[in-house]
Amino acid sequence: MPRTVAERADALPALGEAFREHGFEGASLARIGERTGLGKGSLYHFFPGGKEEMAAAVLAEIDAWFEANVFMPLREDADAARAIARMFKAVDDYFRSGRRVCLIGALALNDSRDLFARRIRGYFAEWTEALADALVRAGHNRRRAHALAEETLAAIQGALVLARAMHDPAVFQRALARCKRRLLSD
Amino acid sequence: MPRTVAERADALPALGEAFREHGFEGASLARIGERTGLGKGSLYHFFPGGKEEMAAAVLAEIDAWFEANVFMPLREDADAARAIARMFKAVDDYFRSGRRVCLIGALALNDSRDLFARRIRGYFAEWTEALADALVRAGHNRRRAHALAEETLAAIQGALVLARAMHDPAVFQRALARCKRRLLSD
DNA sequence: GACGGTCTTTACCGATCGGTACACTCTGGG
DNA sequence: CCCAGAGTGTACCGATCGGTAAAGACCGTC
Repeated sequence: MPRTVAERADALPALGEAFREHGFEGASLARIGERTGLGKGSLYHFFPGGKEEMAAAVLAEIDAWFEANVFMPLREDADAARAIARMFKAVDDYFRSGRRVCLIGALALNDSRDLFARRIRGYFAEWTEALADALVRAGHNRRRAHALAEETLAAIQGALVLARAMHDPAVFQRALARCKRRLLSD
Repeated sequence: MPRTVAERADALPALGEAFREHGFEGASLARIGERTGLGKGSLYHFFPGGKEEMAAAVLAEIDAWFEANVFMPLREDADAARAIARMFKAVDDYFRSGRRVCLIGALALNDSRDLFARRIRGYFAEWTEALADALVRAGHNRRRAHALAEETLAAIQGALVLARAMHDPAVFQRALARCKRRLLSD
């Protein structure tokens, strides 16, 4: 039979959407197969570890994306304000202006939290640290920078929940604007 | 055989915890049976509609609790500041200072969101409206009151996600303190 | 002390679950 | 041209899924 995907990485986006929509337990292999267009044979060829390896691969990809597009700039850009502005832009893009949900946040809430606990915690810890670093370079003391970073991350995650609950992406956009103003205006 | 529960309402707390831990799809009847101490027969006697009716009953109970302990005081207490302070106390109690997750928020994120969409949206909409009402009575204009209410709810939901992800309830407590200060200090 | 309604237990149903096995089709390299 | 290995479709496994049926145990009432 002809190959349709060829690279395991090509399946990750569809895989991610499947887990986003149904959660880890709710994403059955049948649904995953539909979403990705891959049969069980192919899925288990690329991910011999089964669903758990699929989810782990998706989480790793998300982690890498944020590392490259968000955390690294926050830590290393000489212009801290620019790095923070870029973070908001990247976040708005990634979450499709509030129409997309945070898979890592969703996994943190229910079931599978223990399976991926380390990665989930690492993601948020790294983000908090990186943003706090930038805020220190922007002139805040460490204590205040850390509080602001934590507040910002919570506001983003909460806005994603609310936007989804209300079926209103504007909730997310307003929240992003508020956070941006708070971090960049003083 | 002797009755162990007698009232369907007696099973709701355990039912709620089961859904909180595993989500709607992840909470199998076997796990629900363990948690509640009820066999399938009893469960289907109390909830002929199956899992969906169980979850709906839990959501209704949560709704009623917030209506009585949070929304109503926010709308009707003559002392708006006192009502808001009570809201934070009630929220801290309800979410066990960050050790418990918001079932409604968790359901909003994945799978079953469509099944309970109306109730989920209603819960957050009512909360936002009630808090905005209190803020208006506390001296803010409607526009600002609504923005503050939305920001506060998002901060609470996001803090629950973060606290769970980091395994650190203190994240939630710090967020509550920040919100309280922001709403009550001016 | 028989009775009717309220629970509970138990056995069972078809469907689907995650996962395995294997034969098969391709493709690129020699 | 052939062959090894990558990728795929299909059939199948035991376990578990949500849900049903019915018989039995308990209770208050008369």
